Amino acid sequence: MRRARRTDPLTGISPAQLSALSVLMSGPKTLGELAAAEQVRPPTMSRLVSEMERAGVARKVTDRDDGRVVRVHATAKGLRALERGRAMRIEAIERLVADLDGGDLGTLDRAVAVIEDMLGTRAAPWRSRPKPK
Amino acid sequence: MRRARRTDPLTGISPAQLSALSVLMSGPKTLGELAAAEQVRPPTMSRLVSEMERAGVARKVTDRDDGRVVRVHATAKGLRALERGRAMRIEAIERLVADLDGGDLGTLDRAVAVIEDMLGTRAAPWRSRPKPK
DNA sequence: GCAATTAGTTAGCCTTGCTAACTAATATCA
DNA sequence: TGATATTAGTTAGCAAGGCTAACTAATTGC
Repeated sequence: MRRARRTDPLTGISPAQLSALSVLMSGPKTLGELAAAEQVRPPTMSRLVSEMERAGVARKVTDRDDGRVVRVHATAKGLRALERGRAMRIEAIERLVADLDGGDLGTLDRAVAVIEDMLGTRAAPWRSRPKPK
Repeated sequence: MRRARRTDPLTGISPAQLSALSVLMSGPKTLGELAAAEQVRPPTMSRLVSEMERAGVARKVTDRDDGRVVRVHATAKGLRALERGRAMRIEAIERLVADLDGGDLGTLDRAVAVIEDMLGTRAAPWRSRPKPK
């Protein structure tokens, strides 16, 4: 992913924004939840979300019942950008793993499962799973 | 490593500096070599090395035969700091993997070997290898 | 010996992290 | 009920660590 990330700027959206968008893919989040999910402090996320709103990839909506909370939504444009970024990441990774044999792929797949379990995350929504064929 | 990195500041040396130091552990490198090894542009490494010299963890030596090239050496202080950082990273990772069983550890070890081979790197000098017991 | 190339540096910008201090809204409780 | 706490987010300002463009100095080559 460190290598794949270098290709992201082509979408015109920064890596941090794409990462936050990927969290919003599963539905709106409050700013604080988003900061926690991205392991970042609230001020950092506040600024990032403001930039995302200016870029048209996210929307801030103040909660009706509690005027303090801000709910962040991804826009259609944001989801499209995410999809483009995702496609580029997947392509980059596919090029990397293209020459591996089935055994090595199986090893990587099992290792990913071990790590997800270890960290208690299932944090990557773009994670490719073995497709039932 | 992303999580482990957060504990590094305790050494008083930045993550980028520790990473560069780890490359120097195997001997002096020219500034350009160091930049390439760290996948960074020369100006970035130039500034980083200057800061490292100010911090007393590295030394710049101009080549006698070619006055353009600068050779970067780690100092004893730098190596000690690296060692402390390494110990903290290893501890952090050990805490993470502490609850895994032997099979899962084997899976991770095989996956690391697959990835090293795939990327053509053996880039982590602090990499723990199965010890002949 | 002059032009081209090469290694590094300087200047200036951007992104993305942080803390401290603030505002506004809600919750608590005497 | 009204003063005080707490909570969610924002603003301001700083630092690290990336980048490109443009420069200097040294070496190479014709």
